[in-house]
Amino acid sequence: MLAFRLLYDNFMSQHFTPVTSGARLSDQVAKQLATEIQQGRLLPGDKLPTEARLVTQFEVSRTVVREAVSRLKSLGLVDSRQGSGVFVSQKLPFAPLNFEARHAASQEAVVQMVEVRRALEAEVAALAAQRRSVADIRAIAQAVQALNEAVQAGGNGVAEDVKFHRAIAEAARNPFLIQTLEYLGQFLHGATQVTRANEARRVDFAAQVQTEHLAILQAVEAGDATAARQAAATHMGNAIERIQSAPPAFWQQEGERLAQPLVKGLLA
Amino acid sequence: MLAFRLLYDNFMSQHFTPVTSGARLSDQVAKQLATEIQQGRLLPGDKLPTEARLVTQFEVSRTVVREAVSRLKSLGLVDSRQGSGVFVSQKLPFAPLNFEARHAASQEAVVQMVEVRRALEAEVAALAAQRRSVADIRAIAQAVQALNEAVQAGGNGVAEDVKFHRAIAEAARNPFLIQTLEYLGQFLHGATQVTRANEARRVDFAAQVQTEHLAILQAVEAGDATAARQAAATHMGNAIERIQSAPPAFWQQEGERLAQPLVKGLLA
DNA sequence: GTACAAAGGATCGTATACAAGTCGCAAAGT
DNA sequence: ACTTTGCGACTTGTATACGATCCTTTGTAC
Repeated sequence: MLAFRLLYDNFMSQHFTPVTSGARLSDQVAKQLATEIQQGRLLPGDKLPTEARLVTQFEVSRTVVREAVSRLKSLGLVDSRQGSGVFVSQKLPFAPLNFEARHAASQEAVVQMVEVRRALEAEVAALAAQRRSVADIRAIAQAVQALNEAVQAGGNGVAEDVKFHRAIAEAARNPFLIQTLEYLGQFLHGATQVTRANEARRVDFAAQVQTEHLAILQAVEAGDATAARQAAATHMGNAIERIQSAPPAFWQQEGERLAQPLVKGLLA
Repeated sequence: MLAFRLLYDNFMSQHFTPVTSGARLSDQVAKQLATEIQQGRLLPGDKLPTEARLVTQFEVSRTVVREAVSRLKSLGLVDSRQGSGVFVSQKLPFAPLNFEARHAASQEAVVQMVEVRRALEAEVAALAAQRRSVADIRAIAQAVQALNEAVQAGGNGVAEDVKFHRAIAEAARNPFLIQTLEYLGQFLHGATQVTRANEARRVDFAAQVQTEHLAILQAVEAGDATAARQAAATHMGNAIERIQSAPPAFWQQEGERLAQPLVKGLLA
């Protein structure tokens, strides 16, 4: 029996490198197991080798195996049932969208992300024009008013600006558009502060922004989807120009702030 | 010394509930620690309590603590240094975008996601018209040709359709737009097969799609950003109508296939 | 054939020990 | 007075053994 076990183990572990020293052992084990699943060598519903088997195959301790499996669980790749075993998830998760935050601080990256936002804001405005309710109009108008007052009072109006765009997004009745815009907002949060600080120094900029916001509001209120899409796209296009006209020192100085984290929802 | 330790532990653990039975212990510990970080009670660079301390505070074994911390490490929330301790990451990760796959199978959700795609495809087409190179034009035209031939040969043309849109996205020179479109593609992959299967049954649909593709190509080639944006938006808008005109049985029947996984890049 | 009990095997949780890396501090040396 | 060295305490990384709990299978009795 022992001989059979050794033979079988050797067969099963033919593609498992018994881990090298250097990196964390649990990292290596987790990575190899994840690769097995991604490559399709382990299909949904399949049972992973038992902890004891993995211990002998990888030649590591049970602690290491448990940590590795625990990470696969947190990624949703596997499900473990006490008394039964660990199984590849029936519904494997989709690879989440995750922009590389390292590159997110450059002005070029910010402009590119605002281009993404222009696409979404235009769509959102068009849909809002088609679907807005009376309450939506009131909320949007209120946000415009609040932003106006904030600027008058000398504030930067970042919070009010966010609220304005959120009100329009709500009116579009599309949760995926909202989620994608909020995701982008994480990266652009720092940039928004920089640009609005830049705008605050120039009266003409502030007035221009206010005009653009009003144009969006009016088009949404009128139910003119085409005009709303155009107004929102113009607004974002002008934002790109205003960003590019900001002094480069502004960006180097505040560059580190741009990658401000807004961690939430990482754990279900 | 023991008295002091007990006092200090009690002070530090005032907001840690010593875990309930029922759910996995490591899940609860990981969640509580993650909450500490998200709420800002533990700032980047801060040192987490030692494993021994966490053991006494949560009243669990060290294995549980290690599994919880291991998961925080895999999420990028903390970094551990042997001999020193566990520290909150200096650069906290952004919450990734992760549509709930459960809702992705309904026709309503598909339509909403195509609305997102309409926004992105319109932007991509406009930017492609501004930035396309000769090689880009050639690649796009080639994709149109390939799709035409595939349809003639009786295929569904899914692969060629994907290639066509990818070629345009490449010409837009915006990696974030590309990534977001690819993310959406995961969800819409199944839906694309359904809709193209539906289109294949109606000759008028296939011809219409071909005409729409040609319109996009011509606008991009001419460098007319406005026309390209309009053509792409129209193409996606018509796609929405074609989806909605598909027999409901089509959706119930193929509904389960829509959540096909494309796992990759989950582990760095 | 069905019901039920027992046995075996699996994960989950605990406890302990040792290895390896880090840091502070005091003693020794210059 | 300053630097260096070495020791010791502390912390994470790894290994191992053991019990609890749950699931599956097997075997047995009816």
